[in-house]
Amino acid sequence: MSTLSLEIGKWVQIQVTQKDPTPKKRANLRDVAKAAGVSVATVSRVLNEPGLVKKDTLDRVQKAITELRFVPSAAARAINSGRTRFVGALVPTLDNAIFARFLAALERKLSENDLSLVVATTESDLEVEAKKAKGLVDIGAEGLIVTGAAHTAEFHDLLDRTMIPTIITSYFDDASALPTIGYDNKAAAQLALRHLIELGHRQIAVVHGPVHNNDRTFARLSGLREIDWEGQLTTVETEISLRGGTEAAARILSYPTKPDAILCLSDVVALGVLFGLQSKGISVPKELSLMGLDDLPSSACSVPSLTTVHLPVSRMGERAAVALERWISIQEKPKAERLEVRLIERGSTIPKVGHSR
Amino acid sequence: MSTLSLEIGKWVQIQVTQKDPTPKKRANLRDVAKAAGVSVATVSRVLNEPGLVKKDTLDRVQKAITELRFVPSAAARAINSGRTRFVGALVPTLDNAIFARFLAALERKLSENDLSLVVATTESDLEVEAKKAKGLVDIGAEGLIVTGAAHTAEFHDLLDRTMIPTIITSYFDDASALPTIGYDNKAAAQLALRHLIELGHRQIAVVHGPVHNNDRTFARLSGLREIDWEGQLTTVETEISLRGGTEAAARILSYPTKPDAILCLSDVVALGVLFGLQSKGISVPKELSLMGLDDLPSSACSVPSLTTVHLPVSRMGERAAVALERWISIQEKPKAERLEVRLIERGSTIPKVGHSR
DNA sequence: AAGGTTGATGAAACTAGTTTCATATGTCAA
DNA sequence: TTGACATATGAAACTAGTTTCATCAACCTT
Repeated sequence: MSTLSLEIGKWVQIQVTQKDPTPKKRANLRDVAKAAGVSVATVSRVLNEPGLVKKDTLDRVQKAITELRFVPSAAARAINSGRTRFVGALVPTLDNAIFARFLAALERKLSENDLSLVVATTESDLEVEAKKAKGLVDIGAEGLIVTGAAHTAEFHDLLDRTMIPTIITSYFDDASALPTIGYDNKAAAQLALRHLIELGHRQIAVVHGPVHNNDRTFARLSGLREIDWEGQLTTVETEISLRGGTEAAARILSYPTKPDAILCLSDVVALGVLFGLQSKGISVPKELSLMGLDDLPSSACSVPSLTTVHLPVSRMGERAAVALERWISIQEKPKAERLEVRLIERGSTIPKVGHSR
Repeated sequence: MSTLSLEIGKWVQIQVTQKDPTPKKRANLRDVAKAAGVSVATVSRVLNEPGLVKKDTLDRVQKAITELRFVPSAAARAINSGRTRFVGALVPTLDNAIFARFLAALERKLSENDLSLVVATTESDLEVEAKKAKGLVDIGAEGLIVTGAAHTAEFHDLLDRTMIPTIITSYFDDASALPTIGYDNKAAAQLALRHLIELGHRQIAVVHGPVHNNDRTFARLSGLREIDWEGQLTTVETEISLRGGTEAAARILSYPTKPDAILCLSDVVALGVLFGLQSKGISVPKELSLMGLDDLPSSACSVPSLTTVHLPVSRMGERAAVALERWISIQEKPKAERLEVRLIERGSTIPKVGHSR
């Protein structure tokens, strides 16, 4: 107890000593120049090209910098260079690991190029997206990364006016005016469905997230509808989350006939469905096959492990970072990039009983 | 195919027409003033206090703004106001949902206060953290949010020099010089262990992430060691990920005697352990009890659902956002905030056979 | 010793805004 | 009709850096 009061006492003291020197405002270049007895140009050189400054002068200036606790103003730098060294990314949510993984890769690669990442979440609301995009531009973002191709008119207007380099991700489209770096959502969904069809499944329930304003989900669903086969699809819309998945599972189990297989258009939902089925005592894949689409790390670990379609989101993050960096620094507008998706066969899908593959 | 070429043709055309107007550089205040036949001061007023400008002049200036596609420079604004309107957050990783959730809440709340969030990941490396913190200051962050209380000397030196408002999260400590907003890691771990002890478990394996440079893990572990009881703890260090959990499970099962319970110091790891046990045919909680610590959304959905200690990371994000905003805007240095943790009893823990609670 | 080159430095212009202060109208009351 | 006040606007100073151009000294060459 005595130690505790001592600690608190110490802390208060720190508070006080910190308050004392605070009033004198931050030193600027002129202050340093004056203190060192040189011109502002020389201080600027010390900061940017120390090689041009005589050793003696350099020392004097650096001493002044240290003493005055000088920290150059980012804004003043930016006003001259026209560079703020950060870009913005707009993603629907951070709660889905797929976006978190994408952002992790994006940030890592941007950071290699000395760019920082401002993250903004849109909650899949295009109005919010437009507002936040405006905010990012207002604070000086040099480029934008957005999710999907559908955006509001104000958003496009903003890009038009500012000509800010902007890359669309999670979506591939050759013909888009804005460069896209992503995968073919339609093909990814078809790859998944074809796998289930090949295994002999004919009654397939498709669990997907909200279609409203979500071009990725829409593309995936329309991909499924385009496939010509002798089976039947039932679609179930739910929230993209584990809970959404367990709810969808419950709904599917309430149908008069149990499907042969369930195809979830995201892995989180598939995991949720798996849990939902397990809690009702339904065995996957014995009683029905289950597939996801995303390929999260958890999908490889679940029991059974989840068959899915791998979306290369980490690579997408890296490619987007590189492309945006080049666009910003050397005005090279990127070409659209299609990243290949691939089927990952794991334990949650097996041939339908009686079906020889 | 003909449609495709048409589309490509169209895209090329867009490219060309975009290149044409590009050369003329971005218009600035002076350009707008000249075009509207007013002074720069008037244009500035139109931007910031339109009420002071005569309707007629206002219209003329706004027309010029539109025609010249004028977008004010964020840097020039910042140089005058001294405000960049963004803060930086340093987290170990985005790959663990616990940080993603924290950041999501943080971003949401900051955004309500017109602050943007720059995210930087440190990979739990304090050197990287210091370097990225420097980067955040360099680009003009007005405040910082960091994870944990352990940092390098350079990091502290940076804070000292710049006096940048900085809040420590995921960690509570009254006596820290920097304000902390977080939970008591020691108490959280103890809460978990006491629950297992109460259920009668006496051989407990503790699975935790790397201790090196991680004060949260360290605090949790030392909390466990401080408890005086008549049982035995075995600790297993692993990577904080699902895979890390499955590996730890395998390791634990290779021991000569199976523990009564496994306590994982993060939920991701607990989920991994659960999968690892399931794949070896071990039934949780029948054969052994399993506990996590974090409380992720997935923990409520797994089968069995995971008993855990809830860490209020979303609230932590909100509180940190509010506190940092106040510190920045009205120089009110926040007080340390302890957020309560609580035990969430779910399906993965049951009393040891023969133990009456 | 004169001329050329290099190195180190400073004055001033420049980036793109905001803000202060002064001035020119216009309105109203005395 | 004149002074008082409000409104609208502009000139210039100001924010905090970078950059250009000029200057001067020192060294090297012939």
